[in-house]
Order: sequence, then C-alpha cells, then structure tokens
Amino acid sequence: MYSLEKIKIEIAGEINRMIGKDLVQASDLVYPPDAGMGDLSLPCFNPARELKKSPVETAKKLGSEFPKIDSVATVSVAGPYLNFKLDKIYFSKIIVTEINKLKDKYGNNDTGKGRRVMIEYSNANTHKEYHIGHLRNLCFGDAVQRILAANGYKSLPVSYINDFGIHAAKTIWWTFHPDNKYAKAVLADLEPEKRGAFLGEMYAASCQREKEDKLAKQMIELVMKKIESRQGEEYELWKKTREWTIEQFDRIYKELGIKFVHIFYESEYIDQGRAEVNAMIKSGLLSVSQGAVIADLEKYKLGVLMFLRSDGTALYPVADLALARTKVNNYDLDRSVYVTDTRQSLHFKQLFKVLELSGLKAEMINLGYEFVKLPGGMMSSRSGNVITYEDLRGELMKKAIRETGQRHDDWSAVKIETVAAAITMGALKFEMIKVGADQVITYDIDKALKFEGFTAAYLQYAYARIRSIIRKANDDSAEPSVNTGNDKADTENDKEHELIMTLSKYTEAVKMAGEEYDPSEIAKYLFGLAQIFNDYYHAVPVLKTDKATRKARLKLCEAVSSVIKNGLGLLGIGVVEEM
RNA sequence: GCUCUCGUAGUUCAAUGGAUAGAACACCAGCCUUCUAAGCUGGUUAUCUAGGUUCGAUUCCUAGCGAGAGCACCA
Repeated sequence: MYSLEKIKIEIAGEINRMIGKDLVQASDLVYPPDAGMGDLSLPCFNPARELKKSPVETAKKLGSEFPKIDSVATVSVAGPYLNFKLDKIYFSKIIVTEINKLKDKYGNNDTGKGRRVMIEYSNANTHKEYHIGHLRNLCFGDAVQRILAANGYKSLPVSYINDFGIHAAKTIWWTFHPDNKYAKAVLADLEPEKRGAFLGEMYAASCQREKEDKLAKQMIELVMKKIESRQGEEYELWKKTREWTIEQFDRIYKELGIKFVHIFYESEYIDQGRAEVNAMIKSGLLSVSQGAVIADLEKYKLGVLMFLRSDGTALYPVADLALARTKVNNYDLDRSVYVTDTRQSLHFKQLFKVLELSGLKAEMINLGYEFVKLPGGMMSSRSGNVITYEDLRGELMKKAIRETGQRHDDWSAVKIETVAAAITMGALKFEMIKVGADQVITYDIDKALKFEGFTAAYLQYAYARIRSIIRKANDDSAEPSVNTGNDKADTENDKEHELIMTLSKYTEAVKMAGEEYDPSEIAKYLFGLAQIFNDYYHAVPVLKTDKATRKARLKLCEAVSSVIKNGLGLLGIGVVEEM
C-alpha cells in the first residue's frame, strides 16, 4: 500500500476512534480547492448527521480533539470542513524515498489480483486505408491495456482483423480491373511499404467507380463469391493483397511500439461460426425470419441481430460468436473487453446477450469511444475524405525535425531524427488519448502539430529538463556549489510541497484510470504534474544551493522524472533524455 | 417514431454531489550573463432552458431546446 493511502487510513481511523464508530473511510478525505487550506480535508456533513450536531460544530469538536500524529502537522477548521496539513518534512521524505526505491514500478498496484483480461482493439479492415479514426482505437486500446497491467491484471492485448468482407472484393475488383490503367502503372513500380496505403486509395476509387458502373455491384459480388470459394485467380489475388495490408499493419504497430499476443482474422473463424449458428438454430436460440437467420432479442429490448442473410451468406456476428468463445476458452479469461466505436454499442449488447444465453460465462465489456471527424465533416474511406496514418505521421515528423533542428544546430541528423521520432509518436498518441472517450474528436491537423500546452511534447520537455539537471549534477558532483545558507524561503517550501503532494497522487490516478478504463485520467494528471514542476523549476534552483538542499532537490527531481516516465509509459509514449 | 451520447470562456477540453467552475489554444504585456524560452509570470471571457431531489447540483431525476449517433439483409 502506498504512503498516501496509509496516511488517509490513519486519519480516518483517528476520527472513527473519536466518534466511537466506523463512520469515515479513507476515501472520504478530499483535497481542498486551495493548497493554502490544507492537504487533506474531511467534509463533516455525514459525521454530523450521525452525531446529531451541526457540521460546523462537528468539525470544531473533531478538530480540537484530534491527537498528535507524525504525518499531520496541523489541523484546522473552516466551517464544516476539517482540514489537515501534512508534516512537510516527514511527508517529503517518505514519498520521495518511496518513488526512488520503486522507480519504474511506482504507481503499480495489485487491484486486479492477476485476473486474466483480454482486450481487443485495432480492428481495422484489410484492403482499406488506415486512418486517424483507426488510430484513436489503437492508441486508446493500447493505453487501456497498459493501464490494466499496471493495476495488477494479466492483460492480454489482441487484434481482430476483418479480412473477409465485401470491402476486400471491392478493392480487388477495381485494383485489377482491365480499365484501371493507373493502378497497373503504379503497381509496376511501387515500393513494398506503400502497397497497403495504395489499396486504401483503390478502395475509395472502387466506391466511386461503383456509382458510375451499373454492373459493378454484381461483379463485386461475383468476386466475393470466388474469394469465398477459396480457389481460383481472385482467391490468389485476395491472399496476395491481404498480405500487403497485413505487412502495412505490422509496420504501423512496430513503429508505434504496439505488441499483440495474438492477431485473429475473420477468415479463420467464419466456418466455426457457421457451425455454431446451425447448432443455435437447432437449440432454438436463433430463428429463421423472412428467410434470414436472426436472434430475436425484443424481449430484452435489444431488437434483432441478424447472422445470415436470406441468401445464406454470413454477416459479421457469425465470426464474432466463434471468436468470443474461442478467446474465453483458449485463454481462460475472466473478462473479455472489446474496444470499438460507440456506434457499435448496440451490436455488442446484442452479441453479449446471445453469448450469455448460450452459456458463456466470462464478463463481457464493450468499451466505446466516439468517432474522429475532420473540421470539414465526417471521415469516410469510401469518399477518400480521410487523413491517413501515413500522411499524419509524415507531417508531424517534418515539423518535429524542423523544430528540433532549429534548437540544436550541433546535433547530427541521426540524433535529430531519433528525437523527432519520439516527439512524433508522442503527439500522435497523446492527441487521441487526452480527451475523454465520450467526446467526438474534431481532428485539426494544425493543432495536432503544436508542441506547446497540453501536449506530449510539453511532458517530454519537462522530463528532458530534469535529466539535464541530473546529468550536470553528476558531472560536477565533487564541486560544492554556491552556499546560499540553510534557510529555505517559504515560497520554495510551498512549491516543493505541492510538487510532492502531486507526486503522491499519481498512485490514485493510476487506480482511477484502471477502474474507469480511462487513459485521459493519466494524461490530465501528467500535465498537472509537469505544470507544477515547470513552475518549481523556474522558481527554485536545484544545483546552485547548499549541499544538503541540493541533494534533497536532486532526489525530488529524480522522483518527478520517474513519475513522468511511468505515466507516459502507460500511454505508450516514450521519453527522451534531451530535446 | 424509439434508444444512446454530448451541450461549460472566441475555440478545444477539465471538474469521485462539496469550499472562489479549472486548463490549453488564440490575443495583449512582460521574463533568457541561474540548472534547455518546446518554458515561466500577469491580463480579458463561460455552466442551453424550466422544474425537482439535497444542507449543497456543472454533476443526480423529469420535461423541453440544440448537435451527433444507432435501430433487419453494412461493419
């Protein structure tokens, strides 16, 4: 258990002892709006009801009788609030020691007790663009996965790729169409790493062509049938182009530092799914209506979920069914989480209900997030109105190289590029994670290119500054620095204490983010911490002070850098030693 | 029509039912012969409307208004 929690429990325990009843819990202690009031506060409304006194009287009574304990320096009463100021020296010592001892483990807890949670995200389609909408899914899902691991769960990140839908037939139909001279010319001389993105371009072109060509729909369906037959020329083209996309995804995942324990493909689960559907029809769980196979969920107010079209072809839920069961059984899951756009939330409610009725026992969760749109309107891979991953990464990288180069004309091109890449990946991910999942993101590329304010670069910069101080301290550690005397000014003490208080709250941010599946909690926390540190940095000298103070401040800086590094790590974002 | 989400400063976002509703961007004025100015300091501006629950509501409930999304052969 972390020290902050211990102190809260200790205070709550003293209060309970005074009223002779277990009334107050550690979580009842809140943080006052202004640091000047205190570090922790107990609103006395609830205890007052129990004691049959007014909240103000209760606070006064509890305040006057509160015993002397090591962690608390002063107790004061402000109306109905009982405010506690922690002992700065005591608190500083235990928190900084705790962080520097635990280092990259600081913030982790065992809430999950090793329970096995599979989390599925980055469910992109093959044969289409990988755009910033997919990126939100990927970054959000990956951060949630890391946060669950930090909260003591056995986190199993997986991806599910839809490689077998009509979209694949559309892309293949037009890409290799005799009239498509453009594709033929481009493909003749295309670098392998650009093939995936090119298919996305062809998908949009195919949708366009489909509108103009009356026979297109039939031809595409024919291509789909041929692919489904798993033989012939179209099937070979499908296999080849599928690989192109998969290679593209692998490259993106590698670049972003994302690892899955397994990647599932729809084409591998469709047959098993059909078998399950047939069994469920027999058992009466599914029924035939208007020629189609459906689950009638009206009595659960969930409408109708369709599995097979009236022509017998399979819809998405067929493979979903098989995959859900395979996951739970093969990986011995306690919980199975799906990260999707909120527009699919009804679909998942329906699917989970069918699975429950069929006897599946794991806890099923659909984590929804709102979509990403552009200032000009909705993104659509059909119309090609998208910002692709490649475009965004390219723009960011260009800007990051320019900005880094301007600041360090003595750096080698390689060094500039390495740092710029870290800034680019940080910006990419942070912009997707920093707002709540229920907010629609209107992606403004100009804003995403900013490295100031509430951005990953701001956090990385704060980290780099600290590392710079620590490097300098190591260089001249033998040199006693300027002696400014032992007296710390009050303002310095206050800023230092605020910083330490914030460091201690990191443990709560990790816990909260885990409970709520909310990475933005970490992002907000880190920004607050970095703001306080930057203020401290400007106001308080670390190196140029007396020896004892310098040592203490270096330890504090070390602790701040650990927390920034750990927190960014939970968001999948790396730090740099210099920038 | 039914269901879900959202409505806070010029813009983009915060705020376990708690004290004076916070940031960032943008704009204006300052700060590099002290540790990286991708930084810091100061300044202007906001809870959609009407009820209800509560000692206390941006938060919970009801109704309305506004925006977006989903609801049988799309994924």
